[in-house]
This record gives sequence, C-alpha cells and structure tokens, in this order.
Amino acid sequence: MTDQNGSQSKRHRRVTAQTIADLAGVSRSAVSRAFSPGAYLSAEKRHRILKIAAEAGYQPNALAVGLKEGRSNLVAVFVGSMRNPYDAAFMGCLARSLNAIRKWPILIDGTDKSANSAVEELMRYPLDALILRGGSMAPEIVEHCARAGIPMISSGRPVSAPRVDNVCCRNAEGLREMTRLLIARGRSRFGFLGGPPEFYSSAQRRAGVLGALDEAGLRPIAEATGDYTVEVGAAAARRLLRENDLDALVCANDATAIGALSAARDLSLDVPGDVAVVGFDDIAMAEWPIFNLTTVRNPIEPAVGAIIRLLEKRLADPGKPGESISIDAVIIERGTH
Amino acid sequence: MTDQNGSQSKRHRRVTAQTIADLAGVSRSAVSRAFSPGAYLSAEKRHRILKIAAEAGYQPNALAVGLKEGRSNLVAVFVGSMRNPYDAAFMGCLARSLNAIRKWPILIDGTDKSANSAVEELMRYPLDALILRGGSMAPEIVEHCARAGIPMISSGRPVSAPRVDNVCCRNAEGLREMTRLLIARGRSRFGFLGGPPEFYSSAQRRAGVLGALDEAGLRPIAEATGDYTVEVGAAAARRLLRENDLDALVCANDATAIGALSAARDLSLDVPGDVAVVGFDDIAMAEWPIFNLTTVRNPIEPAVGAIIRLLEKRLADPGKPGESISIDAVIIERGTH
DNA sequence: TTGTAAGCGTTATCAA
DNA sequence: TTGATAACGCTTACAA
Repeated sequence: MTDQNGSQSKRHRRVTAQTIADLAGVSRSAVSRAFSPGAYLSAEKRHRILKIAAEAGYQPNALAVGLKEGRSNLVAVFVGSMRNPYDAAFMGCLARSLNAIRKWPILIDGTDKSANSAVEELMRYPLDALILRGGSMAPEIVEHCARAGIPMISSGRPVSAPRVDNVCCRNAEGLREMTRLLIARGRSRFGFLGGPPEFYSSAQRRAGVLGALDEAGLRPIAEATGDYTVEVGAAAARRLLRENDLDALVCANDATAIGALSAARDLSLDVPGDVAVVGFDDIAMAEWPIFNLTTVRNPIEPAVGAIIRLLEKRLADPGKPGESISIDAVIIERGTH
Repeated sequence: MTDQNGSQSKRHRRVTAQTIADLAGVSRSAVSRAFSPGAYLSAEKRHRILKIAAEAGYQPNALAVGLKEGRSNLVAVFVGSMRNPYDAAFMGCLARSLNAIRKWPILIDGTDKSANSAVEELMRYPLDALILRGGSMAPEIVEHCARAGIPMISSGRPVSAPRVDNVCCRNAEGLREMTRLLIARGRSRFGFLGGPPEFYSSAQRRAGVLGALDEAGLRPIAEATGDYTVEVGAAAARRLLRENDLDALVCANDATAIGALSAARDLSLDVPGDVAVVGFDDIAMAEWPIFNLTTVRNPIEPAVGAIIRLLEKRLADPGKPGESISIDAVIIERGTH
C-alpha cells in the first residue's frame, strides 16, 4: 500500500521489458519470449516473468512491436455517415468483430469533405488495412493506398483496382425479386424513389426494379431521387404520390421508405391498401410496429464476416489478387405491401 | 510511366526518410527537419526535399514518431452501444472532431462483455486518452489507465478518480424543468419510465422528475424500468398505461418514449390529449413528423466540444487535477405534451 | 535454454 | 545550416 503510493509519487517512469527483466533478474529477451507463445523459455521462468509483469502492469508497447514487425494492427474504417442508421449499425458490428480479433478500428466519418485529407494523414501509420463502407472516397486515395502497400477492402461499392477486395450485396437481385413479388400480388402502377444517382447502390437497386418491370412488360410511372434520408424521402414521396396514381412505391433504402410512409399518411393514402411501400436495408426501425416495413434485408453480419475473412487472408498473403464476395439480399415481408 | 511499373514490380521496399535523403542527396536529419515546421533548414533545401517526398509518397512513419515521442495520437473511445441512436450520433460527432485535430478514434463497442478485455489489450498502445461514452466499463480498467498514465475523459457518467475529466449533461435539471412545465400545463397523474436503474443517467433523470413533483406536492402514480430501447420501452409503457390512469408519462430517453408512443396508439390513447409523453436526448427521430416528440435535448456538439477542449488541456498538462464540465439540457417543445 | 546485439524509422543532441 | 549519433521499446538471429 505505502509502496504503491511511493511509486506513484515518484516521477512516472514508463514500465518496459527492461524494468521487468531487472525485477525478475533475467534478460530483456527472456521477457519478450515470455510474451510470445511459441518461444523457447523454461516454463518456470515464463511463469515468474508473467507474474511479475502482471503485478507491474506491464504489456509490450504496441508501437515498438509495430515498428519492428512493420504492422500496426490498426485498421482505418471510412464510413459514409454515422447519421445514416444503416452505416452506424454496420460500423457497430464491424467494430465488435475487429475488436474480437484484436484489430483496432479507427473511425473516419465521411460526412464532411475533410474526411479525405484525414485518411491521407492517417496513412502515416502502417495500417493493416483500409476498409471502405459507403461514402465517397477520392479516387487518388485508392492509388495512394496501393503505393503505400495498404490493403483495401471495399463494402457496398465495388472498387476495381488490383489487389482490392470487395464485399457487396446483390442489390439488383434483391429489389428485382421484391418487385416481382409486388407484381405477383397485383401491383402495376410503380414509382421508384432512389438515392443520390451517383451512388452505386441506388443505381443497382433501380436497375433491379426496372428489370423486373420490364420482364412483366411494365415501366415505372414516375421516378424521383432523394438522398437516403427520411426528411428528403418524405418530401420526394409526397410529390410522387400526389402527382401520380401509384399502387406501389419502391424506395432505394429504408430511411426513404419511412419518409414515404409519413407522406402517404399525410395524403390519407392507405398503406398497403392504396399503395404498397417497400424499402431496402432492413434497419432496426423497419421492424417497429409503427412502421412494420416490408423491405429487402442488406445483411450486416454476413458482410462483416466476409470482410473479416478477407482481411485475414490478405494479411496472410498480401500479394494475392483481389477477391469479390457477393452477399444475398433477403426479402422481408411485413405489413406495407 | 514505365518507371512506375518498374518500381511496382520490384519487391515493395518501404519508403523511409533515408530513401528520400538518398534521392535528395542530403542527410536523414535534413529530411526530418523538412517535416518539422520550426527546424533550421534552408528554404531551398526544404522545398526540394518536400517535393521529392511528395513524389515518392513519403510521410514520416507514425509508429516511429510515436515511439520516439511517447505519444501515439490514438484515442480509444468506449461507447455503450452503437445500436443506441444517441450513442451512434455522439460517436459520429466525436469522430469528426477528433479527425479534425488529427487524433485518431479507436472505436470499442461496449455491446458485449468482451469490450472490457479489448480495452485492456488496447492499452498496449501509449494512448493519448481513453474517452468513455456511456456503457459499463469495469472499474479496474480505470485504475489500469491511471497506472499506465493514460488520461481518461468520461462523458455521461461521472468517474471520480484523480485526474479524470468529466463532461456531463445536467440530467436532473433538464427533466425537473420539463416536469414543472407539464405540471404548469395541468398534468398531475405522472408515470416515470426509466432506463436500467444502475445507469447514472437514468437515476439522475428520475431524481429530476421526483424533485419537481415533490415541489408541487405530487408523487408519481407508477414507475417502471426499461433498457433504453424502443422495444422494451413499448412493452413497459403498455403495462404502465393500461394499469394506471396517467395523464403524463415521462421517459428517461427518447427511444423509450418512442416505444411509449406506439403503446399509447395501441391502447387508443390520444397523445397529448389523454396522456403527455416526453423523452430525453432529442435524437434525430424525435423530430420526425410521425413522432414529433417533446423532449429534453442532451446536446451533442457542446459535449463533444468540451471533450476536445479537455483533451487538449490534459495533453498540455498531464498532471493537472480533473475537471468537470456540465452541459445544460434544453427543453424542446413539440407535439406530445 | 539463455543472453547479446542488431535493427525497425524517427527525432533531438551535439559537433562541425 | 548541416550531418553523425544516440535513444525510443521491442523482437529475433546468432552465439554461448
């Protein structure tokens, strides 16, 4: 007790392997070996060293280890916007999975433009990887990563560059199947409410809808674009529903669809009686009774699982060619169709 | 062009200060000085070095710098749960602010129990700080941080330990004022729907409600606890509203209040006609027309601003005593009271 | 099985 | 103004 106070009052001297070595009367390398599972070291000595280390609160300095090994165990994650519920949920799952394999996710929120320069700056660390989750990342950064030898894994929008891995949901298939379902249920006057046209996911999803309509000899009556938020989705849906006699409104994501639901309510349109409304993603809110939204699930766990697997493979063999993994979307039938 | 291909095909040699020094025909120290604003170096030489460095894509290795300076520029952020919309929004804002000052937020999602061991492991890095945002962090970790000399900043739940900084919303005052407002508007039969009782924020908010009621010579008719989620909030509210004749239901957070709103709807109770429902936090959803929730804002930007300021002060003077900053809550009157 | 020593990429100190 | 050199804390040949 007094001992503790004594050492605390003393100028804070950093505890290193040498400190432990002195305490245990062994060499610095013995301490290092005690912490590397495979290394030669008598069981008795290892035990003693580990005990002393634990008492002193010693752990090998990750910066020094990283410098030595040329690997930081740091993973940059560029996420479109944490204001987007899907991205936020995705990030949560990804963080938990990375934490579990002792890789450390550094979060770059792509909301404002400065995010790109932040990534650039972050590349001073020998990152284990850069993971892209939506958002718009400047193309030159991809090149910088390649030059710096930083592996890149993109999710949600395929990046075609050598040795870049991709994980992507089958967007078109998902919404094509959903549209077929709506057609089979007798819907024929379709509207499509997309996200920003430059977003890969929005374009893909639109293609799915148009494809299914085309198969049935149909065309959308009306289309509009939003920005994947509830507010803008509501405004766009209001216009779409007022100016057109739709019996189905397909939205490019759930937030937009939830906006559309309020628009329908405002216009005293019955959902699904007068018009069906469907979304994409299956965010947590979609399941709330008040929305009970029929949607296409963009499954987070499989996507994150694929990212983790790709990361581990890439770390094991940095030179291997890029891989692409597709994740199946899942139709979730609830009450709005 | 061919040059680029040539160097690319070659075994990837890491670009270091030495590489640039050789290219520029100067010493390694000159390169280092070129990157340190204050250092002595002829303008001409600095310019040349910087140009060559840019062409070669060189940036000083952050691991080496960190090892040298004993500072990593890494900040661990322990966040209760990314499934919680408030925590997710908070994290987004915090990440953007840290990115801006070139500190790198490592996200630890406290959802599962392993989060504590992850933090322990992460302390191998000489972290600039550990920021706590909600969730339950094992008490011994606080002590380990102190031992390792890692500054700690807690937000949302005060940690009283030497040299720990705190940022906290005036929870009690916020809900006390809100309750007074409801009383002034003629409400008298109050229910309180809390979060997990062991959560500091829930206890504080409850105290505020009880305080205001007491001032008016009132007591709550019924109380229940939830877990800060919509689902559990809805279930608890349903019971509360069915079994008691309440004219005001004060909820400890917005998610719970939104659950309460659906419960009221299910029971054909008019809000605010039959019963007022209010929340706490002012998450983005609270403003949606479909909810239009009267609530108490737990302002994110001021809290994050305070955290950043405290971090910078702490880094400048690691030994200074801990500071506590309180953030004023703000009554947001919408349509449910 | 153990210890010594070299090197990972920087920056700061000290001479020149 | 510049360049050599010594840390920073670790791991790993290499030698004993």
